[in-house]
Amino acid sequence: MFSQSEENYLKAIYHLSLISNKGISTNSIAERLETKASSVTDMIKKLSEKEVVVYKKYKGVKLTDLGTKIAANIVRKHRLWEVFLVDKLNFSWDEVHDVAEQLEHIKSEKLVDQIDAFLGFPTHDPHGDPIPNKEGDLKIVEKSLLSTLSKNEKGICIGVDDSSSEFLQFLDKKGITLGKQITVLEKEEFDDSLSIIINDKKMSISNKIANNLYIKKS
Amino acid sequence: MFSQSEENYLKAIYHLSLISNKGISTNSIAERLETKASSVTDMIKKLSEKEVVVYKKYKGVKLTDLGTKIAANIVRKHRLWEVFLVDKLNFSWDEVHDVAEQLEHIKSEKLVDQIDAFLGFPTHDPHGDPIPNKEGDLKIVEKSLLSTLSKNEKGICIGVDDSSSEFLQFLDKKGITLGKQITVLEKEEFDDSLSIIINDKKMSISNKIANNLYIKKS
DNA sequence: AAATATTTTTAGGTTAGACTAAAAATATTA
DNA sequence: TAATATTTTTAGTCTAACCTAAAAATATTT
Repeated sequence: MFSQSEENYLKAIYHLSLISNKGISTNSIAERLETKASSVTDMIKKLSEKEVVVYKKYKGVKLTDLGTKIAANIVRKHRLWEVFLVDKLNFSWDEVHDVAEQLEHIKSEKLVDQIDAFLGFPTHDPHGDPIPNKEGDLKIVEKSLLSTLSKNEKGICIGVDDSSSEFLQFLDKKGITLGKQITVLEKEEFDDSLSIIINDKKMSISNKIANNLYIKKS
Repeated sequence: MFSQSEENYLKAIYHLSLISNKGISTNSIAERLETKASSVTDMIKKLSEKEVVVYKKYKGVKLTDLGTKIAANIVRKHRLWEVFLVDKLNFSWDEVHDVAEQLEHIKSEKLVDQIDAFLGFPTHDPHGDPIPNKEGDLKIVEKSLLSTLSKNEKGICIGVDDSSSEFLQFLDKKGITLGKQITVLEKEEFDDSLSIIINDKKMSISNKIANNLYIKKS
């Protein structure tokens, strides 16, 4: 059995592994968890004892197969709870993260299975992130940052990179939600801002925004 | 903010207070929480600092108004989650306790309010226990242990004292569920067992069972 | 390659929440 | 009421999870 703290470390390493697939550095884990590198070293040793990570001093950590499965299951629970909050309890997509952060640590396999069924076996959470299945697998969808699209390319908005409530509320205000079609009209060389069409309306999008919106090209 | 551990102590004192309304003894708290009296003394001092209990050495503790409100809110959450598990997720009444024990510590007022609404503002949990309202009040229903009924008295089964899964599964097996009418046909002096009618069937009930079933006389 | 900078680990300390064993207070019984 | 029993508190440890500061390893510059 793993403590909440151990679970949070596993989850952090899991997320970092999706980007780099090299040994995950102590510092990157510390940064993600808003803690100190020395604390990370302590915890990594413990996780290594429990055989959920492989650890070589100064070389970073990798999740074992067991560790990956456990981490994916926590992510699964997090995302299922997010769907529950939005679909059943009228939460908006910018309100769910902190609560899901707590709910993901509830230990009951039956609970997860039943929530999954209750929600109709959703495949994605409210931010467009895929929900791992019981085995911990998730299907990767081809996605591109809006900022990488060229003039006249179009696609469907399928996710966000930054899921802070500030960003999500901003998107709400602009009418940008998952599933909407976006067409790039123009790219400004000067500030990398974009002119796009969404909801049949033309609007200007800063590079910062375009760098945090995932598009499925079409 | 209170830790899970602090919340568990408050809840234990709350439950014990419903029976005795005197100062709650260190030992009774220790027994309920399956911990040692010395640990209880430590925690009581901390809770006393936080002004949720009043503590006099060797004289036991009492909840303050604030403490009572906080404790009632935890009980409220516990019971709402139990209803959720049974009504929405197909848990049976003997499976809900351990999960609710975890869920009751989730911190989100919106979550509780929404669950409450989602369930249609239930007044009782699956074991017949009343759900405190947001202010922490609960309406007490006149109830009697089945063992206190006399020959020929009848009533509706409205709750259980022991909610262990063993007992609840036993009741299921016997067809005894909340809302059923029970009529006492006979009381055996010898072993205090009862002969009753439930579901139009006659059956014999040991004193141990009758001592754990609440009836609303009718 | 040597010097410097950065990252990581170690060593030692803190706090919450538990524990054991012994001392102190209270309660019970003779 | 004195003796005994029980309950409660105190004193001192332990572990998980964090911390700071310094040492050691690795990476980057010059």
